[in-house]
Amino acid sequence: MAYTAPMKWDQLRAENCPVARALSVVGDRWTMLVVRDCFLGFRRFDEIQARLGVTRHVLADRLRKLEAAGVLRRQQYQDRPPRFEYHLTDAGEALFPTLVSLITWAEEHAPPDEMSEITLTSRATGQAVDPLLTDARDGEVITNRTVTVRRNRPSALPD
Amino acid sequence: MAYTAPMKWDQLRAENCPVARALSVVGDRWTMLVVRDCFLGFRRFDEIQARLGVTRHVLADRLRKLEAAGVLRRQQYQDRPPRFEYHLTDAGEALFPTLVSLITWAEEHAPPDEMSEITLTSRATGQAVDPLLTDARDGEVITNRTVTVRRNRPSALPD
DNA sequence: TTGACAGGTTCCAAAAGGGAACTTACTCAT
DNA sequence: ATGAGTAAGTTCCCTTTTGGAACCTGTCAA
Repeated sequence: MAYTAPMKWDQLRAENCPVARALSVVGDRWTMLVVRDCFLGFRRFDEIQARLGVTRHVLADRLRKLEAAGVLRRQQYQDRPPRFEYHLTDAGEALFPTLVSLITWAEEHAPPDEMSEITLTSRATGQAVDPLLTDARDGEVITNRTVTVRRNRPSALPD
Repeated sequence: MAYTAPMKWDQLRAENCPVARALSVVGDRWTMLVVRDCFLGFRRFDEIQARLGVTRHVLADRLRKLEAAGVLRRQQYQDRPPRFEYHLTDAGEALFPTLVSLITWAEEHAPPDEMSEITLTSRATGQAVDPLLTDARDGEVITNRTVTVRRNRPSALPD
């Protein structure tokens, strides 16, 4: 057969598709929730574990992987015994738009029973913000109507 | 103990946090890749299965869940034998900014070995677009420097 | 009647995840 | 000095999910 080799999950990172590469880092069940907590200012193991309800084993694994991916930085805050906090790196902070997109989508299309737990607020004005994805060059709104996702190299598969 | 009950993954949807609710739908290993393929115009079971390399069993499960979540619509394109295509609903198309955010992040922070497989192109101008998250009200750029993620109701946990 | 196509389902083995207890290395109150 | 508390993991065992491959069903074309 002529199609590209099937992707194994742990090989996604080597893929050419940027979506696959991003998901190889943050596409896991718990990972974006860990990142969310870091943006909220929770940085310690026990704190995050208690908030998420994830098992300690899995959390330790996810924190290791996020550190290896350059999203989190492990920072010692105490010497004896050595204790660590997890801080977002620049790459981690760059995930903010992704988090905002998820929040925006959920508020619109996966509504909660009660009031949301999180609000996005402008630091400058104190007002709630209304996130919109635009083209930096001309300010045009980006939707799947205005922008095409184009494959650079056509797949060997039939369309 | 005073902290909120641990989240079980299949109960995330009932959570107040919009991030958790969004991830209960698209936070799975394969789900956003299925959505990506739908944006790329791949709509059929075998086609998506061959492209992703996911097992048929898991793909059938994910398509069912995406349909149940209102992200995809199952559309019959042939009577005998009955055959179906999966189309994005409005809620599914609303995931476009999330997909774009993931692409943008990966291009910057999880670079590929070779050229990316996907490019975002303006339908109007044919040029590549440069996605930027802004506030619809005043056009200000949204980053974690300009916007705060604020918990509406403080957690019972210590800060 | 044999093969191809399309969209699944079924089966088994392997991997990942959940739950709880245990470990290590301190500090502080009794 | 003894015991409880804190913080960050690790270890163990059992259940759930996933991967891989084969099988099933309905139809058409050779």
